[in-house]
Amino acid sequence: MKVHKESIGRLISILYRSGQNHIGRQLEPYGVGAGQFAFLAELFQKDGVSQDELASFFRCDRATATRALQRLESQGYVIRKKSEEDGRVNLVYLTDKAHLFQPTLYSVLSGWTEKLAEGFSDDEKRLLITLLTRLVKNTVKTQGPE
Amino acid sequence: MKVHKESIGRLISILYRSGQNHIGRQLEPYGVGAGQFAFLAELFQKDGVSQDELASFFRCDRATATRALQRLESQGYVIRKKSEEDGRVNLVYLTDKAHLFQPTLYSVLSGWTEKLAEGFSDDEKRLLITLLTRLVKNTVKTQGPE
DNA sequence: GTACATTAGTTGCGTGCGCAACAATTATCG
DNA sequence: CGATAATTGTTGCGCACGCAACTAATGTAC
Repeated sequence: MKVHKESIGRLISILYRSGQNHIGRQLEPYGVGAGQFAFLAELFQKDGVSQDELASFFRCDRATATRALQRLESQGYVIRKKSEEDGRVNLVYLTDKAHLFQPTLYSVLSGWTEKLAEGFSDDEKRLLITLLTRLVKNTVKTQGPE
Repeated sequence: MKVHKESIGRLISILYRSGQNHIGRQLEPYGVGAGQFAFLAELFQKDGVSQDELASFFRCDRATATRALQRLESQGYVIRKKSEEDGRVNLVYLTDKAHLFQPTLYSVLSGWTEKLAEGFSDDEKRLLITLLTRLVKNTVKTQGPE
């Protein structure tokens, strides 16, 4: 029952916080904070989804999604409009400002990713993503009755 | 210049937040929050270090370490005493309460790690840690003059 | 149809965390 | 030695984020 050597938790936390800080600083001049850039980036893949879908995708609380999207809306990057089929749902749409901002956003994000994965072969990158994906799957399981 | 497919950032953020929340909830009854357990766990490896060493180890701000250790002290798990060789330094020591708590803490932490790494062979675990360590090293570099 | 449960979203609250500014101590340089 | 720089720790501030409690809308059961 060895607990130590090098801790996955410590490595993960360093990677998370350094990414949030680095990207947040780069995007701050544009009014996009560390809590928002991921939502904005994802919207370029699936414009017009509900807040709940975004929260599920990022496995975060709906409250977190609400606030991130409120802020993105106040900064003019998205518009939230109530769905006509289901009055509970807010659909989120990118604005023109967001589309103009896309190259900047993507360049900052891929800049960070490239820095992170410097010295990684394509195979190693794929392998890393495979392993991380398996970890994430394990966090979801064990919802069994208790 | 593909940006997408599956994002390392998203996976990392899910792993970080789910770990913080899961462990934080387990330890809450003992007065140890998500921002403190890592410091406490590390102190079992190196009792009597300075706050600054802990902050460096976790690559966090000194302010974060200060507050985590203040809280651990207020809960009776550590004592901070000014170093006699260097009056700027606070050395952090575990209390008896902390030593009594160690089995509980380790069981919660290793429980989480085991859940995360379920289905991983020892080789895969080592590989994962190697890859994550390389990522972390890349976050530190590029401190060059600019 | 009405009553109850479920779902999407919001807000208050507490905690986690980095940055900037500051105090206290020590190191360096003349 | 004294002046200045560097280091360690602390606090104020703002943002990120989850939980609990709530509203509004929809679904289900009778």
